[in-house]
Amino acid sequence: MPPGLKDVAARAGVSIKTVSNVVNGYVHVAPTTRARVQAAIEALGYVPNIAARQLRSGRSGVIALAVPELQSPYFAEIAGLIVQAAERRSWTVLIDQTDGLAERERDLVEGLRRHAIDGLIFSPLALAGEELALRDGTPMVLLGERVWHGPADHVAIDNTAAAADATGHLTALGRRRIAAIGVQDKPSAVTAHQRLAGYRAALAEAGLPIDTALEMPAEGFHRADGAAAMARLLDTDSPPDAVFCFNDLLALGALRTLLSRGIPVPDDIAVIGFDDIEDGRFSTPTLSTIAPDAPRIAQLAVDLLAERLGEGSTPSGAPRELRVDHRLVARESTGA
Amino acid sequence: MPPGLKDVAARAGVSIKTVSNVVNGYVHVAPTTRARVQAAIEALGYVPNIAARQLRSGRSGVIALAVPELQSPYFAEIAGLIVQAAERRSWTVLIDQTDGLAERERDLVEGLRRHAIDGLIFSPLALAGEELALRDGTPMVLLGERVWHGPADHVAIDNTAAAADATGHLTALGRRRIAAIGVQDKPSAVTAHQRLAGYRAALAEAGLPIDTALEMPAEGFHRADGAAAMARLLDTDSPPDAVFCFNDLLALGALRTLLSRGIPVPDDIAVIGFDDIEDGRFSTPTLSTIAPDAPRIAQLAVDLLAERLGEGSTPSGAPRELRVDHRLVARESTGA
DNA sequence: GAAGGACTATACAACGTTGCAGTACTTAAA
DNA sequence: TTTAAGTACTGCAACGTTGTATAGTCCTTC
Repeated sequence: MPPGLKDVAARAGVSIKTVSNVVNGYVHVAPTTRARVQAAIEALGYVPNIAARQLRSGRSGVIALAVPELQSPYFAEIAGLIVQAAERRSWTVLIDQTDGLAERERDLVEGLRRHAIDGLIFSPLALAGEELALRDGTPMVLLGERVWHGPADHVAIDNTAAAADATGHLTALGRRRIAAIGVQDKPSAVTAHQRLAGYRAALAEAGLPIDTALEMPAEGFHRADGAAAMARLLDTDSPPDAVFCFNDLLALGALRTLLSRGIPVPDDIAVIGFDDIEDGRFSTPTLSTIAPDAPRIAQLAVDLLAERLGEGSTPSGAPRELRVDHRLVARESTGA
Repeated sequence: MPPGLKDVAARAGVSIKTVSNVVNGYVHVAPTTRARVQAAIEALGYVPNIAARQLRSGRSGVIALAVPELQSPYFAEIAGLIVQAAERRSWTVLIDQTDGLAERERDLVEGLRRHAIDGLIFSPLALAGEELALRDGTPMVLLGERVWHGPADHVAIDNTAAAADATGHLTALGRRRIAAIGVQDKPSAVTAHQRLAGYRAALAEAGLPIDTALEMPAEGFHRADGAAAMARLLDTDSPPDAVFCFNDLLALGALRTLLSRGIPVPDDIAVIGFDDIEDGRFSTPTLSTIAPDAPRIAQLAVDLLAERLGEGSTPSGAPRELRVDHRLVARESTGA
C-alpha cells in the first residue's frame, strides 16, 4: 500500500536503481533527473522501507539501551541524554529495563538478535566480567562503575574518588562520626564496594577510625532503604554526625527519617548523596551531592558505539576505559 | 554469517519451508521431522531474522510509546507498565520523548513509517483533536486527559471528577480558602482546564465562592513551578488554608516553599496533589494525592491496540473512550 | 474398488531494497 | 585518431522469510 521505489521510479520515468541512488545521495545523478525524482518522492510521500533496507544491509539503525530502572531519576536522565545523542546520528534507541535482575540481563546479552539491534549501551547491575561477553559480535558499551577491564568499551566516572570527595567534604566540615548508607555484601555490587572504598579512604585521609557499625547496608538504592538505614543508625548508642549515602534516593530517604524525628539537618547530622538528581534540588533541606557529568557520559557512550559500528567488520581493538569528570555540589544538607 | 532457515534445512535434510513451518508451529509436521529440525535449530543457534519476517508480513512487532517526558515519575511508571503489558504479547516498545513540544509531536504522528511501527500509544500534550489524525492508518491509542471524541481510541481517568474528589477532600476537612496550583491558559492545556473545572465544581458543591486570586497559574508541571506558585500565594493579603495542586510534582514544590517558610502542614495549610508518584510517599510530610489506576491504564492501552492490530485490514469501528478508576489517597499533608 | 479427505512435504514467488556488473555516451589525454 | 577515464543510468541478483499452489501418500468411507 505505501509507495516504494518502484512507484517513484514509474512516476519519474527512471529506473528503480536511479531512485535508490537519489535517495542515498549518490553523486553521479544529473541535476535534472535528481529534481524529477525528488518531485516524485515528494508527490507520493515515499518513505524508505527500513525492513528491506536492513535485510539488505544488515544494519537496522536501532541501538538498545539497557538500564536497571527508568523510574530512577538518574537513569531516566541518562536515557534522555543518550536518546538525544543517538538522534544526532539518526539512530533510534530501544530502551530496555532489566530491573537489575541477572536473568533479564543475561537474556538481553544473549537474545539481542531477536530485536535486530546494531549495538548496545548497557548499565549492568547483576552481571560481572566475562558473563557480559556478547555471543554474537554486536558492539557494546558499558556504563557505570562495574567491571574495569571487562570485555567491552566502558564509560564511567572514578567512583572511588568521587565517594572520597563526598566523604572528604564531610570531614572538612569537622564531622567526626561519619556513617555510610548503601553498603552491599554481594560480590556483584561493585558500585557499593567502590563507594565504600572511597568512603574509607577519605576517613583514613582525615585520620578518622573506621567503625563498621557506621557502615549501614541497604537492600536496594531507594528512598525506603535509606529511610530504614537512617532509622537504624539513630537507634544505636552513638549516632553519627554526618552520613554519606551511596545515592541521592537513599539520601532523600534518610532526610525523611531525620526530619520526621525532628533532628536538624545539617546542624546535628549532615547528609550528602550521589547522582545529583532533580529531586535533591527541591528537597527540604536541599541535598548536597556528587554530580557526574551525565551529558558527557551519554555522548561518549554513543561515540564509542559509533566507532565500533563504523569499522564494519574490523575485529577492532582492545576495550577502552573512559573516565568522566564529576564535581561536588554543596547544598543545604551540608550547610551550604 | 548468522544461520538462516536455509542452513537449518540443509542440516536437517528437509526443505526450507518445512523448517519455517516448525518455527511457526504449523500443525501438520511429523513428530520425527519436527524433532530433527528442532535439533538442527538448537545446534546452529538459529534465530529468525525479523527484518525479513517484517518485509514479508508488514508487521514489525514494535509499538511506539510517546510521552512528554520520562523523567516525570508518573510517565516513567506508565512506561514501565506498558512495556510489561506489551511483553506479554511479545511486542517490543520503542519509547519516544516529545518534551511536550508540538513540533516533536507532529513529527511523531507524521513520521512513524520511518521506524516501522505497528502501532502507537500516545500521551499528547501540545496537539489537539484533528491534528492527531495519523496520516497512514497506523493504529493509535491516546492516553491521558486530552481530547475526548478525538480520532482514536482513548484511555483516561475521569479527570474532572478526580479533581473534584481532591478538592472535596479539602472542603470535607473544613477548609474554606482553597487554592489551586497549575492553572494554564492556553487552549491546548486540557488537563489543566479539566482539573480547574473539577476544582470549581467541588467548591460550588461545598457552597464556597470562587476566588480567581486563588487560582494560580504554572508554566509547567514541575517542582519549581509549584514552589514559585506557592510563594506567590503566601505573599498575598489572605493566603489559603489549603491547596490543590494539579500534579504531585507541583505539590512537592509547594511543600518545599511551605516548609522553608516554617508554615506547618497540614495545620495551617493542607496540600493535596495528583498522580500518586513514589516521591510523595517519602516527602515531608507525606503527600495526599489522587491515585489513577495506572496498571489498568497500561493494560487497557495495550489491549485496545491489540484489537485494532488484530483485525488486520478492517477499517474498524468508531474510536472508543475508556474511563479508568482513580482513588483518593489521604496522607500526612492533609492530616491523615 | 474408486472417490474423497486428511496429512506431510516441497517449489516458487514475492516483500523493497541495494551491491555489482554492465551499457552508452561524453570528455580529456596520448 | 585511438585510448583512457569519467559520467549517467540501468538490469539482475540477493538479503531471509512466508503465502499459495501443488503433489504424493495413507486412510476412510460408500
